[in-house]
Amino acid sequence: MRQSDHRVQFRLSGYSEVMNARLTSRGAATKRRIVQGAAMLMREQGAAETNLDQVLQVTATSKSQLFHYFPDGRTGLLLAVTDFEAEQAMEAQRPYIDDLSTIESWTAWRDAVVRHYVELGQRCPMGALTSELGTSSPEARRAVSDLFDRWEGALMAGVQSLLVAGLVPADVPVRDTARCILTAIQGGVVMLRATDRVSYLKTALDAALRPILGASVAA
Amino acid sequence: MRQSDHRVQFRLSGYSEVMNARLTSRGAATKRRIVQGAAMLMREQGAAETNLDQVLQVTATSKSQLFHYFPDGRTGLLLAVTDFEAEQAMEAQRPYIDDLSTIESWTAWRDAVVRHYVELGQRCPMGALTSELGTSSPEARRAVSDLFDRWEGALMAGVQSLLVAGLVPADVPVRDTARCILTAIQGGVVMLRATDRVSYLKTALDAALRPILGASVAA
DNA sequence: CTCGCATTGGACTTGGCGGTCCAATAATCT
DNA sequence: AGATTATTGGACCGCCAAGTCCAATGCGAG
Repeated sequence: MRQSDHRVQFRLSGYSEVMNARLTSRGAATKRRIVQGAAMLMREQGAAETNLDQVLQVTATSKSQLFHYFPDGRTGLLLAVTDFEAEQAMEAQRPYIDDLSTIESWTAWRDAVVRHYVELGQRCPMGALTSELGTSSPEARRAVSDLFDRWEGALMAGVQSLLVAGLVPADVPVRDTARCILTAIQGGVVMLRATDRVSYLKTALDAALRPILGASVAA
Repeated sequence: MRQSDHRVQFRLSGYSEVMNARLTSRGAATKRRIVQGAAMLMREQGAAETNLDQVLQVTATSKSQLFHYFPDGRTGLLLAVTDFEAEQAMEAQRPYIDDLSTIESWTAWRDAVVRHYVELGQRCPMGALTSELGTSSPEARRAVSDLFDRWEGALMAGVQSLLVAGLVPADVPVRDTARCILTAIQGGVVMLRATDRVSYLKTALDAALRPILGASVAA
C-alpha cells in the first residue's frame, strides 16, 4: 500500500477520519452510504461473512469508489464501521445517558438499554467487529476502548450527580459502581447472544443498579 | 461435499463426535494433536487468522490427515476446538466449581477464575470462536449454550448448598444470583479484552458475589 | 503370510475475494 | 470556456487458503 497521496489523516475526539483535500457533498454522501450499507450487512451476517462485493451491491457503488474513499480497503472500511457502530451504541441511549441526575432518568435509561439490545437480538455489531479487528488493528482497539471510556464517564457523571443531590448514600463508590453497571451490560449482551435469553441482561443490570436505585427496580 | 462414507455421526451429551468404524490409538492421538494444536494457534492469533496450513505445520500432520479425521474440513475442526475450549473453561475452575458449599471454596473459586482470565489476557478462545461460528453453525451455538448451562448449573448448586447450610439469607434467589455471577464474569472478560484492565472483572464479580459472601470480599 | 483397512504425504485444483488500473464523466474554479 | 480535480464504472490480476485425489505405507486380523 503506497498511499502517500494528497490525503491527510486527522485524529479528532477519538476516531479517525480521512479528509480529502476536496470532498464534494456527493462524495461525502457516497462515503456515508458505503459505511451504513456495510454496517447493515455486518449486523445481519457478521463482519467476517461480509465481503466487499456485497457492500458494493447493496450500496450501488463500484470498487473504485470504495477504494477511493477508503484507501486502506477493507481494513479502513471495517474501522469506519467500528466508529459508526460505537456512535450508534451511544446514540441508542440518548437522551437519557446525557443526564442521569434523577432516579427517573436512570430507569428510563435502563429501559432504553434493554429495549435496544432486545431489538438487536443475536446481532451485536461491536462484538462481531472487535473479534475480527481485535488482533490486527490497534486503531480498532482504540475505537472500542474509547467507546467504553465515554460510556463509563457518562455513567460516572450520573452516579456522581445522584450523590451530590443526596439521592444516594454517600459511601457509594462512583467509579466502581459505574464499572459494575457497564460490565453487567456487556455480560448481559454476551449471554443474550449465546442463549437468546434477555433475562441475564435484565437481572444483572438491575442487580448492578441496586446500590443506587434501591430494591424498587424489581418490575 | 459428498461425504457418505462409512462414518457415523453421534450426538452425546451436547457435543458431536465423529466415530470411525475403526479408529486406532494412533489415529486417535493424531486427531487429538490436531485439535490441541489448532486451539493453541487460535488462542495466540485468533480463529479467523488461523489457517489449516498453520495447523498442519504446528501439529506435524498433512492435509489428508486433517480431512480424514475432520470430513467437514475447517468447519468441523472449528467445532471440535469449540468443544475443547468449552471443556477447558470448566477445567480452569476445578476443583472448586464442583463443590461450592463453603465460603472458603467460593473465594478460592473466585481467585481461580480471576487468575485464569488474567493469564489468558487478550486471547479469549470462546469469544473468538463464537463470533466466527456464531452465524454459520448451529452446532457451535449449542456447544456454547451448553457450556453456559453447565456453568450456571454448577453455580446454582453452590448457592443452593450455601442456602441449605444456612450460610446465606433464605431470601437469596438461587437462579438469579447464579446468573448475575455468570454475567459478571462474561462482562468482565469483554472489558478485559477491550481495555486490558482486570479491574472490571474483579469489581463486577465481587459485587455479584456480595449477596452471598457479604462485604468481606474487598481484598 | 497376506489381505484389507486405517493412516499418511503432498502435489494439484479451484474459487473467492481483496486490491489495481485506466479510461470516462461530472463538478468546480478561474 | 477551459483546466483541473473529484467521481465513477468495471475489467482485470494475483494471492491465498480450502478442499481433492491418488499413491505409498503401517498395522491388525484371520
